[in-house]
This record gives sequence, C-alpha cells and structure tokens, in this order.
Amino acid sequence: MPEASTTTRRDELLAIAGKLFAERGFRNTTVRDIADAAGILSGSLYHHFDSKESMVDELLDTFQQQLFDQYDEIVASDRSPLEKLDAVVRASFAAIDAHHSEVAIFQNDADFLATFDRFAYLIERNKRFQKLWTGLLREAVDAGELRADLDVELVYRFLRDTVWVAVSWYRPGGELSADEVATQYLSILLEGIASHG
Amino acid sequence: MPEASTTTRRDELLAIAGKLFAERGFRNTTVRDIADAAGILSGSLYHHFDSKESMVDELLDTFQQQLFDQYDEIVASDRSPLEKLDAVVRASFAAIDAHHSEVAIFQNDADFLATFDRFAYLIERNKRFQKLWTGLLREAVDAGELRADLDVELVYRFLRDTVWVAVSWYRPGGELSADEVATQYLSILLEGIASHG
DNA sequence: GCCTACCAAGCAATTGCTTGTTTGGGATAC
DNA sequence: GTATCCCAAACAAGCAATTGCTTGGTAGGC
Repeated sequence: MPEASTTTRRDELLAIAGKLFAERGFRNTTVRDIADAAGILSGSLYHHFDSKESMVDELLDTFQQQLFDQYDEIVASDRSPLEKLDAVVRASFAAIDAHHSEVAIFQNDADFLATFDRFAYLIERNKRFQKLWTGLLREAVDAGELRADLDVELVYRFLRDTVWVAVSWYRPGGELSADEVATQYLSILLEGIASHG
Repeated sequence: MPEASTTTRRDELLAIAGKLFAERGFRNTTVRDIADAAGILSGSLYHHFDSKESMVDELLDTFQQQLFDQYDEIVASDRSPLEKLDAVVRASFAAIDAHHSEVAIFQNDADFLATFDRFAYLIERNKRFQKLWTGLLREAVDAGELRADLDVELVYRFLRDTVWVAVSWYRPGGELSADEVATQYLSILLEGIASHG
C-alpha cells in the first residue's frame, strides 16, 4: 500500500488549484487555468477529481478540521482564559502562514459556497467558531482578565476580522514571521482590551 | 433643462448594478443579472452604459473622489493629529454607511480591476490613502498622543483592515449607527494605541 | 497486462455585447 | 386642436468567446 507516493500528483494538483482559487477567487478560476498551471489539459483534471467543486470542498474541509482540532486542544487545556485566547490567536496566524490558500479561499468564497447544500457545513463551523471565540472572551471577562464593560460581540468581530484579514497582506516567508505578527497584534489589541492594572 | 429627472433612470440602474457587484463580486455579476434586477433586458443596459466595466468605473471613481475630499478637509483643519485620526476613522465608517456598495466593491474587486489600465487610478489612490493615514499616525506619535514604540506600518494595516472590513458585517439601518460603531472601535483601538497616562 | 496519467475533440450552457426595431410621451409646427 | 417629429427607453434576436464537463483513446512504467 504505497499511500505516500500514490497521492502525490493529486495533492500537487490540489495545491495548484488552491493557489489559484486564493488568488482570483473560486468562480473566477477556470478548470483550464488550473490545468495550464499544472501543464496538462483541462479534461485531465477529471481523472483526479469529480468536479471543480470537489476540489474546494476537499481543500476547505481538511483545513478546517485541522484548525478546529488545534482550537479544541487549546480550549481543553488548563490555561487561563486569556492565555487560551492568546494561543488561539497564535494558532490562527500560524494557519495563515501554513495554509495561506485555504484561509484566503475561506475568506473570499465561503459566503458564496455556503449557499449550496454541499457546503452547508461551512455555516455550522462558522457558528461553532463564533461560540468558541466569544466563549473565551466572556470567560476572560469573568476572570477579570479583560475589561468588564466590553461589548463581547463587537470585540469578537473586531478580533476575528483583525486576525483573518491579515491573509490579504501577510506573505509566508516575508519579513515578519507569523508568530511575530501575532505578538504585535496581541500587544496592540490587549492594551485596549486588558483590564488596566 | 430637466436635468434632475433626466439622469434618474441611469442612476437607478447604477445603484442596482452596484448592489449586485457588492453582493456577488464584479466578475460574478452578469449583465443579465443587472437587467433582471432592473426589470429590463440585458441589451437595454447598453443604451445607458458603454460596458459593464464603465459601470464599476463610474461607481468607484465618484465615490473615491467624495471620500478623498472629506479626508483632505480633515487633514487641512487645525485639529491635533489624534483628533484628525479620529475624524478620518469616523468619516470612513460614515462612508461604509452611506456608500455601502461602493466600499464593498472596492474591498473585493479593486485588486483585480487595478490590473487594467483603465483602473490604474485605483493604485495611485491607494498609495495616497496609505500616505495620508500613516502620516497622521506618525504625527500623532511625534505629538506624544500615541505610543512611541509603535510599528507605524503595522498599525496602519491593523487600523485600515479593522475599519474597512466592517463593510462585511455592518448593515445600514441596523442596531448600531455607523458613528456608534466608530466610537466603540476607536475606544478599543485607542486604549492600545494611546500613550499611557 | 493492467493501471495511472494524460491527450484530443467536442458539447451544451453562459458570457458580454451588437444590431435593428418598436414604443410612448412630450415638444414643436400649423 | 391635432398632426408631426423626436428621442429616451426598451425589446428581440443572435454572435463569438468562454465556461464546466464528457467521451474515447493513448503512452508508459511496474
């Protein structure tokens, strides 16, 4: 069972497709674009994949599962709420670094894709994501680690946007590492969110 | 010269097109979509406009000119750097409220459009925008109104993203007014940016 | 000799846009 | 008053290009 090498070409094509989806959007990337980038003809893609849809599906699904596994591990740990929040933010920036295409696709095309039954799971995961983050924020407030007068829902959007929008300018291998960016972001953010002491 | 009513139908169609461009992106909106929403046939659009491109062009160009006029006025006023920054942020949130479609289109499609000669002005205006905002940030740092240890470029991105990304969730006529959101955003932000005293 | 990876050709649907024509209401001429 | 003209606004039909995807076949390594 030579699994490791059997999946190679397929994964290669997936990565190429992901990069293009991320750059120009799912709907604005043609199967011929993908094939050209891979050096083959568009019809040949269908030897590997059922459809263009199933390519994004696979990209987003596997990425999200990995990310949530990390989140769950952090939440289940015995750190303080604020420390958990810190870890979750760092894990998210690490995801932007390691899975740049997938994050960009999610940012740009999730709303559209979610209108199809096949991608209904995106909506559920989004809710789960929101519950997890707002939960941590509330716990941190209750623990006295964050200001008590915060509008948690608004802070959630603020935090979420600030983190994920970074995919639009952060480039893996650039001047700042993902964790350095995370450190600076958290510094700026916490000076406003942390209770004064 | 009944100018006021002569331009009405055209403006109506522009607004319809803008809304659709904002919702599903420029490239993913067909001229038939626009025509359907307007209750006419796609060919009839070409009585009013040269092309689909010229519709976005007109939408973005006029909007940006208005916005920059406001920015320039604020910058030219005799307020302190921090007060100017405050005003610029509020003006931006007001723009999200008053020109929701245009902001959304700019957020989503500017990068793509900017690859065409016709939309080269988007790149220039973007540079001008960055200079204006980073200039204000630097002045505020120099004036002692903001922390001196800030990475101004990073703060700029942070600020810019935080403001404009709001177009993805803010809905005119919703619970919070644009200025209320601006106030809360500034509060959260400044507690981290303002020099401690 | 089978299986992975691909090519070659093409189909039905959708795209932006063009062309020629029709409609209906207001200004103008008589 | 009414006949004439005009013109904005729309329709009807279709064209060339592009879209996702299908079908049937081929090359080459294990």
